[in-house]
Amino acid sequence: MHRVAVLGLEGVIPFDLGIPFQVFGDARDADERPLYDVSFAARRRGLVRTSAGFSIAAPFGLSRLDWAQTVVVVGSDPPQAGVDRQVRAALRSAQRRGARLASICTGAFVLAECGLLDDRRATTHWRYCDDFHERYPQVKLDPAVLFIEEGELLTSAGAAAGIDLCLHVVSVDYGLEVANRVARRTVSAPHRSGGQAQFIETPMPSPRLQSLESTRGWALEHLHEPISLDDLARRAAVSVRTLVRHFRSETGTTPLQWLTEQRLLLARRLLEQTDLPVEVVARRSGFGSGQTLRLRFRQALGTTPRDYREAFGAARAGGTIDRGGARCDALAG
DNA sequence: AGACCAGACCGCCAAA
DNA sequence: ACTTTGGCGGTCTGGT
Repeated sequence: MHRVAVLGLEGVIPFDLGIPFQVFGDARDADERPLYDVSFAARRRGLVRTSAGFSIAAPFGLSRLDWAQTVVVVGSDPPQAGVDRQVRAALRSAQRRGARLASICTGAFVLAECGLLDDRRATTHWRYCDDFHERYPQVKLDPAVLFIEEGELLTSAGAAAGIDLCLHVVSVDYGLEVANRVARRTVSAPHRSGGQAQFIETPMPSPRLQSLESTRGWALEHLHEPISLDDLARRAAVSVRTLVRHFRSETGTTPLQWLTEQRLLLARRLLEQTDLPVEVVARRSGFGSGQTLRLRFRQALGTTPRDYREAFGAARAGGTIDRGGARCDALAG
């Protein structure tokens, strides 16, 4: 089992605190055996006051961090700007021995305070981005994304973006299939693309702003063929300029970036669930060649398609499982 | 690894 | 007056 310590300091946000327990706790293998051992650690064992006013009993103190392979620092409200020596030492030593460090919401303040984010890309809740940047100008803050993975350091935006981060971690550790099962159990989106910009600008997207939804749906059905901006614009019956503009306001990203993301998800699914050669997987998921797929794979997941399949592909007795028409919505289940 | 080229992206502006 | 659209062109990016 992968060992996870969840660190919650003074004023911890209960919503955020629950996320890693819910997501990692729900991750099971095919035989329903839990895949993560998750612990709540605080500055010291005992009661921690939450941002909601009530207190929660932490069964562990900072020493629990030594035990963990992954440490998730949960946000506090207001953010924990000052971090005492022990917390700093515990996090630094976790990093030194190669543990994975992640933050949810304003947990990034704690990591930044320890100097762990210097010269790295990171994100935090959009409401605190100005404050964060002022305090930690040496951190390359990106306010526009749901989460960022920089090697063994991951940071996520506010609250629910923590779910995206944790699901991503599960998918890296145990494959998409497992992550999707968790998403289904927790009834959350298996993979939300686009940044937090979409929530900043339109907290509840008006129906009108969903106008490209069917166009995206069409694209998901045709990932295996080349899709140009012209194609999408024609589909949406607008100019390319307007398409790009709307696309950004709805998803927080550009059409090509979004397509690449979706194609990678499809490729991962094909690698996990079929025996198709990598070259064929590349074509089926709309990458022009195996080389392109390999490049994207390395950029996004830091591994190769072959190794990915090795790690997560089910060895199936019946031979190739080929569902033919590549449909990305199958990712949801 | 690097070069090349088509296509993607986006600021700007005028028109609707 | 204000919002939305679409075209132009310069720069950037991704795929080969």
